[in-house]
Amino acid sequence: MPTAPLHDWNLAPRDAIALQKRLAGRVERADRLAPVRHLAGVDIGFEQDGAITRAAVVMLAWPPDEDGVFKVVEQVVHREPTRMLYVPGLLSFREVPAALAAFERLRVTPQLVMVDGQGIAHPRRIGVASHLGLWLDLPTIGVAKSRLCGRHGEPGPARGDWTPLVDGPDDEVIGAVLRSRVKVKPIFVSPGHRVSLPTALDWVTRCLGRTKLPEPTRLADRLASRRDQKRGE
DNA sequence: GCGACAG
DNA sequence: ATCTTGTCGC
Repeated sequence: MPTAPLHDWNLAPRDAIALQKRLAGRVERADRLAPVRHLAGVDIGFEQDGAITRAAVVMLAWPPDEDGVFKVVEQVVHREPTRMLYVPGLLSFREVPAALAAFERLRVTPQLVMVDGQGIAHPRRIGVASHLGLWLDLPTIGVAKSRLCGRHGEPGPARGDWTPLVDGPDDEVIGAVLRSRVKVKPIFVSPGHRVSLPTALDWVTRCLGRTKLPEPTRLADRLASRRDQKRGE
């Protein structure tokens, strides 16, 4: 468990930003992961006009079978009153608390976690994926459906094609824009914690089925927004 | 001052 | 994020 406060969800925006600046220095960008046996996907959804926050974690066994199908080892959903409103750049203060509560109920500990959102592809280099990884003390990868910051060209048309996402005056590489499916808008992959960009891209690519999102993220997405049982209520 | 802006 | 039917395509 971390010593200094890695998270405080009662902070005013300016204090939250100050905290992010301090924590950014602790985010590790080099690989430091154990052999992967379990991979988790995390996502947050909302109910009742945003009043209820719904965190979902799906635990998958690695590797998948010959057909690329992953075995779901565990599944957790945690609901709680929403803490604060969405502010670009401060997403973790809204979503991490619920995600942590969901993780506490897990029986299995994963060696890698894919988070719906940015990792270091963030103004202060600490998006939700990095922040959650720091708190959980686990390797994480950020998988986002759109851009928060940075510049990039158009990735090639083939599945797996990608272009770097750069930011700052010195064109620092903070992530990759990946064509996960042909003829579909690309996704944004970035290192969260303890993972390099090449490794992040490698894992995301290996978890791609025939869908736009990698399996861990896709399944967590589905569970968080109830797209699985929504019919018949 | 004017845009941009993960989920 | 969420509200939602049909429709186009493999």
